[in-house]
Amino acid sequence: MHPVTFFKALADETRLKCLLLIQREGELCVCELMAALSEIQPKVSRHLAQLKKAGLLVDRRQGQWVFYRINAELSPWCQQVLARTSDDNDIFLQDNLRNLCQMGGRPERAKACC
Amino acid sequence: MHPVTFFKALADETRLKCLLLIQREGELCVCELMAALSEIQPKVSRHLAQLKKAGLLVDRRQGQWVFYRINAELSPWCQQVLARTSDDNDIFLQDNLRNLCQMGGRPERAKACC
DNA sequence: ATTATATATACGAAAAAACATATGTGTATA
DNA sequence: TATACACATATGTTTTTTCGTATATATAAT
Repeated sequence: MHPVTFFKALADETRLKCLLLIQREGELCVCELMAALSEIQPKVSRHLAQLKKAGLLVDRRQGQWVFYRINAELSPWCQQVLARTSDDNDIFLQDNLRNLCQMGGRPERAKACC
Repeated sequence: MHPVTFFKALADETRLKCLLLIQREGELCVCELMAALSEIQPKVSRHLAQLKKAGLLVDRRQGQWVFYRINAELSPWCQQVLARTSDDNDIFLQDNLRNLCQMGGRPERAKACC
C-alpha cells in the first residue's frame, strides 16, 4: 500500500470514522454507519466505495445488506496505524458509538456493542 | 491533535516525504529538502509552513538557514504513527535519501547520514 | 550600501475532492 | 408482478487543495 494513498484515505472525517467504527465493531453495514454518523446514504456509500477501491475495506452482501470490514490483506503497518489511532481517539468516536448503540432495528448479525 | 487534521497533513507526497526525512535526519533545512525531493523552493517552503501551522513541525533559524524538526510535543500516538510509517516505507524514501547524501554544500550542522 | 543567498508569502489559475440531488440496481415481500 | 427497502452510481456544482510565478524579508558577505 502506497503511504500517500493510505493517508489520503484517512484524511476525511466521514472515511476515518467509518474505518475506525468498522474496526471496533468488526463489521458494519451502510445503514448502521448512516445512523452512527447521522449522514445521508449516498455520502456514506460513496466514501465506502472509495475505501474499498483503495483496498482498505472489503464487502459482502447478505440479503438486503452489504457489510463492510477491514481488508485482512491490508499491510500490517497500515493495520497498526489504524489500531493505534483507534486506541487514542475515543472522544472522536464517542457520539457515533452512542448513536450506533441506540439505533433500532439493526440487522441480524449485529455483534454485541454495549 | 485532531486525527483528521493529522492525516490531512500526511496526505500529500511532498509533506509526507518532508516529515519522514526530517524524522530520520533529526533536523533538515529547506535547501536540503529541496535537494532531496528535487522540488522548487516555494513548494517546499509552503508545505513546511503547513506542517508547522498544524503543529507537526517546529523551526529554528540559524544564520541564513531555517531548520525544521518534529515537534517534540506532538501527541505520542502521532509520533508512533510516523515512526511505524517510516519503518515500513524505505522504498518510498530511497531516492530522496540518496539525493540528500549526494548533495554538495550542506549547511554546517549536518548529521552523518551515509 | 550593494549584492547574494536562504526562506517566506501573496496571488491567480488549475486540479482535485466533496457534495446534494436524482436515478439505477438488486433483493425481499406482498 | 408490484412495492418496499438497502445500497450504488451518475451528474452538475461548489469547495478545497495544490501549484507556478512573482515578490518580499532576513541574514551574510563584499
